[in-house]
Amino acid sequence: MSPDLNAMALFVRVVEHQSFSAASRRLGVPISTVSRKVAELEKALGVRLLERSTRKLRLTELGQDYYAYCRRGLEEIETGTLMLSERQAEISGTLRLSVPPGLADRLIVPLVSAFQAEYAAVTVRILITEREVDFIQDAVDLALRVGELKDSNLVARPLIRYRHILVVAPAYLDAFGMPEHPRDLPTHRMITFGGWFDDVSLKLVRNSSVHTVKVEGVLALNDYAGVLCATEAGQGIAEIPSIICGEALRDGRLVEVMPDWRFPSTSLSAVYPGNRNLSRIVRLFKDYCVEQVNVLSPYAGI
Amino acid sequence: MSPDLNAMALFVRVVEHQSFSAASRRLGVPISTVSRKVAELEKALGVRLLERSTRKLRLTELGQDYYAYCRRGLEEIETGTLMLSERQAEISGTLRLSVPPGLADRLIVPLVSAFQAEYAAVTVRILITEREVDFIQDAVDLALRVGELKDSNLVARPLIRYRHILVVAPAYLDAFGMPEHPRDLPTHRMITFGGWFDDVSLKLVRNSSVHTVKVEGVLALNDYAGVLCATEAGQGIAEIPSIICGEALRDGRLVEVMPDWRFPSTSLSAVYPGNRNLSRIVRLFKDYCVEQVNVLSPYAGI
DNA sequence: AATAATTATTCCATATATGGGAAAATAGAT
DNA sequence: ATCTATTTTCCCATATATGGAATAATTATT
Repeated sequence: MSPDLNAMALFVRVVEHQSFSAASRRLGVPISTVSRKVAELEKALGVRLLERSTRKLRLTELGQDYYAYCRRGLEEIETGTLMLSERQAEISGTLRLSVPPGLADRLIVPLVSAFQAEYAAVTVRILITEREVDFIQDAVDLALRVGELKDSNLVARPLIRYRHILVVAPAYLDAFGMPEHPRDLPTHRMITFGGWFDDVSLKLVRNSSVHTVKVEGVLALNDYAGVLCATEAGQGIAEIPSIICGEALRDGRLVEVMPDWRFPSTSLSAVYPGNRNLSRIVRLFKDYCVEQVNVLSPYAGI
Repeated sequence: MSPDLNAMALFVRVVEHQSFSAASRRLGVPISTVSRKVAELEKALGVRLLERSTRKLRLTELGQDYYAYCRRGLEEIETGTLMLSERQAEISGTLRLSVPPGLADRLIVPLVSAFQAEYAAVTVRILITEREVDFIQDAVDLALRVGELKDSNLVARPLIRYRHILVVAPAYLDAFGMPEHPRDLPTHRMITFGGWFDDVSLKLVRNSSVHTVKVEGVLALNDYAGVLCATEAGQGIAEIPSIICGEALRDGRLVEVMPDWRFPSTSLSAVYPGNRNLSRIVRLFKDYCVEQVNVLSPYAGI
């Protein structure tokens, strides 16, 4: 059986202090514990490491050599422990974020840039993926996720609530007219997000009336930036999150289609694998998101 | 408080095995203990070292760096532990003996030479001193001592019993005649051992009659080799241990004075600081002395 | 020389840690 | 769909460690 490493550490301290009592006082460990631990270490190793009496202490020949090895080993371990606390204190390292497509350039990049302005030693890596990432396999510190959390091992901190909006370019309306009911939408040209394998369903609510309609996009891609661009070009009607299209609506480049029919609101959350022993920069960024996200995204809440 | 080094060692093993379960099986430690210990280490350090779920394990960024320090530290300590057991096995190192004056060349050197012929890797250092050495302060492994042991913390293993003998050269007797009683001795030329500050007392016994006589040496020194040499040269009568003068008696260079008056016998012992965790070479040499000393010194028992 | 202070060891009542098993949830293999 | 393996957490009887006191020895002080 390997000897007790804590006992070995006490042995090293006793040698450094040249005294059981001095080591005991310095470490805040009872003298009886120090004495017993060192004696147990000698027994486990089958070697007398120290010759001692009251007031006198001397390493044996083998004890001298063993002490040299142990001191170097402990120094390495202590350097590692110190490195950890310094790294925790200095707010540096790499933050690894997972972000759904379409959010990075309009929301996340400004947020991260502001964060890094405040914490210059932090590196940020962003994985844009539509997948629900695996925090272990994909090595993700924190994910921004739309919608409700399904994984019970993870913690979700809501950042903003917003809704999607049906939008269109004015020129399209001049040519094809405004739809008057959700059931009219399949007869219109639709630009959809996703739609790789299946058609997209739109679920709209007016008062307490719910209407779900399936549409086939003439253009479908999983990037809201591309969806926005095509919609502004008048190529069709699209469902776009308010935090992405809010500026185009404000500037008149897009108008809302059937404003009294609305999508259910959803949320954007910061998701991470529990609060316990969370890395300092992850904790800081999480809290930063909570504080800053409404400031940086005025189109939440439309 | 410093983190638990044994817990840190478990952490390193878990990383090496890439599995709590594999580490648990390999180390013979319950899986619940491994899990708890690593969690406690993370709490003590305030850092998540590992991201993990069932079937997946990954070091965090800080965990990776900490692991590297700890692995090097543990390797150093393990090398030291292995060094100890190898050194115990290989019978090498330095044996440090303390020997009273006058014994080294006639008894100890042959004994040590024979021991080193058998154990070639052992170095022996001999301190010839009349003092009762301090095992700690003087860094002595084993002492050869004449007489009874006074220090209760030490262990004495008797080697031989012998007595001192009053001896003289025949030429001296031709010139001055043989003393007939111990009280005659002060009128003779005496060569004494020691006698630096005080005169020397001789205590002689015949049957149950005890006579103590104080003599002043015309020559006094604390080296039996010198005492023997001067006595053989006819310069006086001397008290010399049988193990030193036995050969000169056998060869007729010296004769015994008043053979029916005798000194009390005394003993030569190997003295060492207890049997617990005694260095291998000290233990071996002690046992070797017990076995060999009568063979190498036929004049014990005269 | 006597006394006081300090040191290291040992013992034991008490405190704490551990081992082992079970349960629950997750994930990969069959 | 089921089985197997992994990790975490909890529980508790048991084992072990601990802290304080007593003891003996040594050195410093008076």
